[in-house]
Amino acid sequence: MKFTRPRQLVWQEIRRNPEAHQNAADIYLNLKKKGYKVSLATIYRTLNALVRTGLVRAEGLGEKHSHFEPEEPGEMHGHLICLGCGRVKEFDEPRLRKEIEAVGRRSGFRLEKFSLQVFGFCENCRRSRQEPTQ
Amino acid sequence: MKFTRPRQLVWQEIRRNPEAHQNAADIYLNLKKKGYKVSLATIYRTLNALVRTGLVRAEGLGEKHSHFEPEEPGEMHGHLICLGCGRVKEFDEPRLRKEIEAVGRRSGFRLEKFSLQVFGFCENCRRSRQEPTQ
DNA sequence: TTTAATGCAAACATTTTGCACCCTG
DNA sequence: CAGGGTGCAAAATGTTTGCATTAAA
Repeated sequence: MKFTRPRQLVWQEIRRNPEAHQNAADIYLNLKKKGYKVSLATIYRTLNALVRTGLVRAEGLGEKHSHFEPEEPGEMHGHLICLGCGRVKEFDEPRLRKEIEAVGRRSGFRLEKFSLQVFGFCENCRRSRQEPTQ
Repeated sequence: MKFTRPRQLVWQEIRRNPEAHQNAADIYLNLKKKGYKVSLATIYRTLNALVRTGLVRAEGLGEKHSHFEPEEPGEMHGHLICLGCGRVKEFDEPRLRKEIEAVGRRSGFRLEKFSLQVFGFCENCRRSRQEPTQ
């Protein structure tokens, strides 16, 4: 695998702000904004390669496109997604992770990875909807 | 909302075998096989309506299309997905559910729903790959 | 220099939509 | 019979691919 300029750029862009959960179009536009023109095709091909080599994770967050984040080895987090403002917050609950690993074990699965999306309304959005703070 | 023939058919088809996790095309083809011709457009419109009214859940299972299952009120299960044979198994771990609810609470979220996909290799597929049984 | 990577445009896969017509309530 | 539902075909969206060209190693 050649470490070409476009690949550097995509990789940098994903690491720049891991919590941004950028999709392919975001990456394309952000690079363009900085003056780098990398074609969408190359971005998709690079993302697939990075996912295949385990450097990047693709996540579905309730939309029809994928979002990408750096893969942190040994780390596994879930995503809290606000249905009001769309903001995504990561969380890691080791107890939860253990519980999920146990589910896999109990079912005879060799667990490879998991993906957890929690949808709801964040504090801000609940306030603006005049909901009582719980 | 009118309870028309096409809607009955889609709804029946989803309830017929909830564990099949059918996608729109599956439903289309299964109805066709039984002699009912309902257009894909109507199937999509019906699915959206059923999801909106809370009778049906749309689930992403690692493919680019959605899968549909009846929504069981008060019940929340995760999906074990085999990367070898593609089979999907449901599981419900009340402890896990509680844990996830706690995550939402701790983050100030009013939790609406969650979605958990666990990917791995099932017992069968591990055997055929000559993996030792754990 | 050889081999793999790129850009472009076309192809794909999935889902949505505009519109004329039809059926249910 | 009125208003929503349907089928069809076209559009929208997100992603992949074929092919001629370019650039890394």
